[in-house]
Amino acid sequence: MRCGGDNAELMAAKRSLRKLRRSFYDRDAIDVARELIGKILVHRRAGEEFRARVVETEAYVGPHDLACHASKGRTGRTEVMFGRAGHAYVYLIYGMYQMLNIVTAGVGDAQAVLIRAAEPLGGWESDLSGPGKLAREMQIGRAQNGLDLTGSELFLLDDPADRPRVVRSKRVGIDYAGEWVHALLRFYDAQSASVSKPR
DNA sequence: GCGTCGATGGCA
DNA sequence: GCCATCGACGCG
Repeated sequence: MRCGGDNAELMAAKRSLRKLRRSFYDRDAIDVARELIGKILVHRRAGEEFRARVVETEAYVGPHDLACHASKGRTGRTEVMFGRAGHAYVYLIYGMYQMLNIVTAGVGDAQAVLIRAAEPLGGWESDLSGPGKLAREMQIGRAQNGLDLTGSELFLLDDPADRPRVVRSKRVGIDYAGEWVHALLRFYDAQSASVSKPR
């Protein structure tokens, strides 16, 4: 992995980045989903570090939300969603793609935020415009399920200088979810070219 | 540029 | 028998 060098501006920017704490995640998914836009996702693994700026998320707001996996009850797969905020919920879909989610809200309150797209940072080129591609390219999978995001392997950073214009829309790929299809629970950076389609 | 379709495996 | 997806294919 490439590491910046001695550019003064870059060093100053890096110094102001702060890891998101438990309190950031311990809120309703809808608030966390909106505020995650512009945050920096970091995955350290096997001597490599992947960084990317989050540009698209979706909120899954609890058991009453028919698109939320928790609406099917507490199962082996969804167990982490019912646990403490600030942990990774990663699952396999369509037999070949892994989805990275962030558990939010209190214990027993099963809410989560799906990370759908990001822009690679740090001289690393990759297409992260979709949840399956993002997880694959950042080498995030079920091995990372349950990881504590206040730790040092998988976490998010706040860049105080990054103030994106965030817009809302319907969530993608949940046509089975009845009236919840229409809920505006998807958030994305209006300026980003890395947002997954459709707009 | 669109719509349609198949891959592929864990889970309920 | 579903899927919080993606990429390949066929149109005309």
